[in-house]
Amino acid sequence: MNIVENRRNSRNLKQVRAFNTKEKIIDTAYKLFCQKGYYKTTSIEISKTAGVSIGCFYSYFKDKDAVFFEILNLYSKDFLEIINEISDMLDLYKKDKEEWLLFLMNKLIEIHEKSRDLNKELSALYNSNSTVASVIDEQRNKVKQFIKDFLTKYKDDINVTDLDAAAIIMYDVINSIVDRIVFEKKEISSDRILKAGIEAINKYLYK
Amino acid sequence: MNIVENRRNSRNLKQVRAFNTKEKIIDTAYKLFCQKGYYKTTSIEISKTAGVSIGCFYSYFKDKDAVFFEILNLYSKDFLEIINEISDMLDLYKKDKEEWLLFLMNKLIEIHEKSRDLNKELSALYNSNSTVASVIDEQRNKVKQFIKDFLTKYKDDINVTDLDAAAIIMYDVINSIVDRIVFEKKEISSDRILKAGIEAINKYLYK
DNA sequence: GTCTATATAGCGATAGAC
DNA sequence: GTCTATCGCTATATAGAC
Repeated sequence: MNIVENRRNSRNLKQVRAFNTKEKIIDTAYKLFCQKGYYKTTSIEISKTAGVSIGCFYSYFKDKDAVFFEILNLYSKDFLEIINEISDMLDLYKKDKEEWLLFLMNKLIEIHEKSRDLNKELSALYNSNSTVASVIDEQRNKVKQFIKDFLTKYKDDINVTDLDAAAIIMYDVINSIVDRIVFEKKEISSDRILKAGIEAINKYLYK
Repeated sequence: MNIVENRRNSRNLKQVRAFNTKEKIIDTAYKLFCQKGYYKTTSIEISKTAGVSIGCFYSYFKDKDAVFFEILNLYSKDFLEIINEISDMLDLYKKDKEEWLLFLMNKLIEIHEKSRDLNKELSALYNSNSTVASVIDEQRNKVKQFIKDFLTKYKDDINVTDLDAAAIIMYDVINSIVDRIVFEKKEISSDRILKAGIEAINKYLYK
């Protein structure tokens, strides 16, 4: 499908130009879902803001959910593709483990920053919507898998007894640091948090 | 107020017996909010499930928000009080730092477990409701403050340069471990996660 | 393809009887 | 204090004209 193709290549939902009506609706819905959340965004408001009628809206989408899931789908494709790219690039850094960690975290921050508001809304919907949950879980598992691969590959250098538990701890540390930098109002600078996080992981794995 | 008194002493919203109509409504609303989330729970459903009429519901509460905030208030009081108790008990453990950490984490897990489902719903509402956000923030800040106090008190034993960043990292590690144990389906046992987490924090602070 | 008008239904909230 | 009946509103979704 052409729309998907365009978006996929553009790598950023926000910056896609709306060429046709359906795109215009998707882009508008995306913005509104991010701003106000799913429940507080109505189909009429999406239509009005997109500059089309409610009838027009429903000729493109079966219901409100349909728009949301189309957005979710575009976002998910985007995320997983970028993660795969990182995967390849990471080999370049594997010699310098500290650099490897910094690269991984910065990339994750970058991805989340790009769809910051959608991500917020998705975590709000995580518990009540199984489709959203499975999309998020897929992303999490991708990242978890990297970390596990990394630990397994270098297990001889690593000084922890429980490798599976270590992978989880490492994932959680990385995740909470990324979340903190992307979503929280900073009490201290991102650099200091990143540095401290990397120090913590390094000591944990190698000391 | 008597109802609040009862609940406060009981230490568990879920186990409070509904003596009168208002309590019955609050208990029912609590269960439904936890099960289905705030948006999907209607005032009619609360009334019906509680075995009272919709008119009766509105004679006790101004609107749907009012029940929710009353529940939020009871929950918040409960949480902060327990945290204060932990604060006092922690001094007993301060000599053995590993024991101190384990005690803190187990207590946090215990509190969250008690209001597990409400907690889930609260984090879903965190971004869209400022009252919810401030309640959660207050709890987080309480815990953060403990950690900061701990680090400051023992700063001579601790081998990190950036104490503020360390407090944040430590908070995040503790938090993500607690969340994982309370909310996620366990891939590996809680004990292993706890042990690995404590190992990570210990190495980070003292190595 | 896009519009206006409207059907439908559910929810929050109130009025007034008992 | 509690009930039934219902109002008013808003949201989703459809029908049918252009």
